[in-house]
Amino acid sequence: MAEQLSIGDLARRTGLSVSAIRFYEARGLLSPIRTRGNQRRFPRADIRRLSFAMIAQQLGLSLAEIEAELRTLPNGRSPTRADWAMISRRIRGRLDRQIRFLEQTRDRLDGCIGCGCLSLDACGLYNAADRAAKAGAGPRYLLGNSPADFEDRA
Amino acid sequence: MAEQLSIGDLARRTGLSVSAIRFYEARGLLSPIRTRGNQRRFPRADIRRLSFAMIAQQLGLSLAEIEAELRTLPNGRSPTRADWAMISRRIRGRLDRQIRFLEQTRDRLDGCIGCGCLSLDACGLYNAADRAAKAGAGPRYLLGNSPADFEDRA
DNA sequence: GCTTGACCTCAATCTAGCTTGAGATTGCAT
DNA sequence: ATGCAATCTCAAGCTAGATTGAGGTCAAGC
Repeated sequence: MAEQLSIGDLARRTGLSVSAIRFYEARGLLSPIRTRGNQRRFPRADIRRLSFAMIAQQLGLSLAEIEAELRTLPNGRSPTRADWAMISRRIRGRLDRQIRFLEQTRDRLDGCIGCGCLSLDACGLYNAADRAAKAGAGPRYLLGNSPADFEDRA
Repeated sequence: MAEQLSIGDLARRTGLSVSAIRFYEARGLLSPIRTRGNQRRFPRADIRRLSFAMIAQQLGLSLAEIEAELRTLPNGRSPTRADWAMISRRIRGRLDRQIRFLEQTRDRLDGCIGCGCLSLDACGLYNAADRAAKAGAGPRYLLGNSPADFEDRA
């Protein structure tokens, strides 16, 4: 198996589309070198960078945030287990906060099922919804997921 | 306080912007009547519809899904507690699945912090990332990997 | 040496969820 | 009656995260 991967190889290995990989490169997630004929060549470690990106996306990180995480990886050498573990730990913190928030929302919702209110003034869910009002323009994936994400999984 | 609310009133009561409310109307979440001068007038029950929409959005429902839920509400009369409770119960189910999914992901991540792998085939997080392969438009490839791909290379 | 497929760039397009702006009208208070 | 804020419609713009297409090049097999 070759030292370096072509973009098609990388696409097959990660399940991403070629266009998505080019897009990610443009966003700074990857920095492949070029052949004399101008074709991209990726180090094998980039498979892992992309795996991380795919997982992180599901947890609600934007590409900009993912790029920031990946930037913490060492520059010259391939990342070690310890390098990746540091990133994983940060992700775990985020995951915990997300779970706590959802549990809170669930408990409030239970209260609301009793009263059937969903009233902005009386209902505990109000505070939850209030957060949405503060989010800026664009799609509000506050939880970081598209609707179908949790459908019959888990 | 008036029977019917102007769009500005509704915006103040919900924390939404006027433009967002108009947008939601266009998407079928609300159906205000009009004054002789063509201004919108909303029943007070619409405050609750919007509260629901805001909460549901945070839980990852798209506007189309929210519209579908709201469509289950009675047509002629204002919704009762029981009507809302039915919707809330469905939402709760989704919330539960979402929490379970995140907890699973967290547990897998804990395993990964130990090994530092984030490897697409060895890692339990793989299944999580697999979802990403199915999302979105365009051609996606199936994931298929060989273990050798992920060895640490200095 | 030709053909084919993978690759290249760049610009345009798409979905979701809104916001912003232009230009016109309404409605409440003085 | 007038003034001014609120409202109206409609079109265009924005962000995120990509995909799609046009037009062109590279590299390997026969």
